[in-house]
Amino acid sequence: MYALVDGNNFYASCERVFNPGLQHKPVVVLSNNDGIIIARSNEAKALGIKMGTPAFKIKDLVNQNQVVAFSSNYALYGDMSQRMMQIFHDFTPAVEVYSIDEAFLDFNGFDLSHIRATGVKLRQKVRKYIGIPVSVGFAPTKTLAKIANRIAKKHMSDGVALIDTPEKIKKALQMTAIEDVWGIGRQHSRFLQQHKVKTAWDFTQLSDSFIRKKMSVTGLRTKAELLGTACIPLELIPPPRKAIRTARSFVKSTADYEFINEAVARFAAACGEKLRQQQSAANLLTVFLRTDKFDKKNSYYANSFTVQLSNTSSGIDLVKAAKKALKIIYKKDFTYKKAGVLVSGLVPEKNRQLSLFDTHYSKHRQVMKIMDQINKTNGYHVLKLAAEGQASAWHLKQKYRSKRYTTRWQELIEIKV
DNA sequence: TCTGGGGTCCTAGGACCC
DNA sequence: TCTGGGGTCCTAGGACCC
Repeated sequence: MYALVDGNNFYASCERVFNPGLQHKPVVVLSNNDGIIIARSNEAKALGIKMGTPAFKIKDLVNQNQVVAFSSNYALYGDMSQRMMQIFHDFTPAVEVYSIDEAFLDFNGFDLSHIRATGVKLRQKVRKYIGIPVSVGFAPTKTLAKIANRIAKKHMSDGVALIDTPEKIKKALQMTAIEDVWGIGRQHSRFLQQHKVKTAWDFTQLSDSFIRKKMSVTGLRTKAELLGTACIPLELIPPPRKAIRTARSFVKSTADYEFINEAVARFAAACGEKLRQQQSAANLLTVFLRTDKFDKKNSYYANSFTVQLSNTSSGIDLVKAAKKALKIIYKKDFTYKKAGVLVSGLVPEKNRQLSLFDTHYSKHRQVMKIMDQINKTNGYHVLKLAAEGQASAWHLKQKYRSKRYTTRWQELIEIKV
């Protein structure tokens, strides 16, 4: 028996924890650069505000209905997430943190006769300790737990749903639209609907060979999971990433080479930090660059270039490689809206293949270690490579960001009495 | 004026090996 | 005229997830 627990409207709920006056009011959270809607409270959903809508398109709606908008505050959401996950560990040791706002919990081997009550208790505890409302869905497979969670959110007043018999499975599948099944995205649900598959139940009635042919083994796995055969195991220890990417849109398109060069250096350095955090080294580094894809007046240009590295997590090596790659793809007749750096071909740092002529690496390693340490204890990026420039020049637009209440002493919540 | 960011897995086809 | 059989590795593209 698995449970899927997730925070309802997570980012919006995080904002409400520190701003209780926002209960029952429409709240939305915006993406980087305050571009699009990435989270909505129920009240905002009721107003018809859709996920992914550009913020400027719903300006009137926001003003008319006193919708409160926040820039995204990942420092806050990340920390709130960790606290929430800790509570989950009070209920079972087997917790897979699946995303910032949800986790799969494994209750195999538990006495299941009171499992529903456990769900209610978990929900109450998270509400009390963290302040976030969560929904809990129990079922024998992860895919069904996702469905149970959805039902809990939509139909259960206590936020908990349990699917534990073949009859309940059938009923749950019949009330779930095909496009709401975990693992079936836009393309496949459009295709399936053309074949008269409307619900998750309809999907389970298709033949294995048809599914295999049209949706490969992943589709087959989804069918088995929906019928109660667990195929997707719990991952208790997150496997190391196989690729790491840092990319940003610029607030304004620009042709300024120095500006882009510094931004790309910053992205490369950020990739290095993430690499060292998971103790990996990279063998490839890709820089990509593109103009504004929404700009119909000017011609579109997008390009990328990949540089070979030799097992490095040194920010110095990465920045050097990134600058080299940028030089190759930059064309001066365009203005650029977005750039990024991707490192791949990752290997565990301890398996690093040494090179005979490799004299600099151990020095770099020590420098990076010290940099990381200083940045950790003294605040993000007090120390950086000169190539990264003054960073502030290309800073994100974050007009409505709340304080980082839980991770900065200077930004603690203030209570006036 | 204004449109995010970061990942994974599977398959087919090409290049290569014996 | 007639041209085997079995395998691996890599990459690009498409689908999916949050």
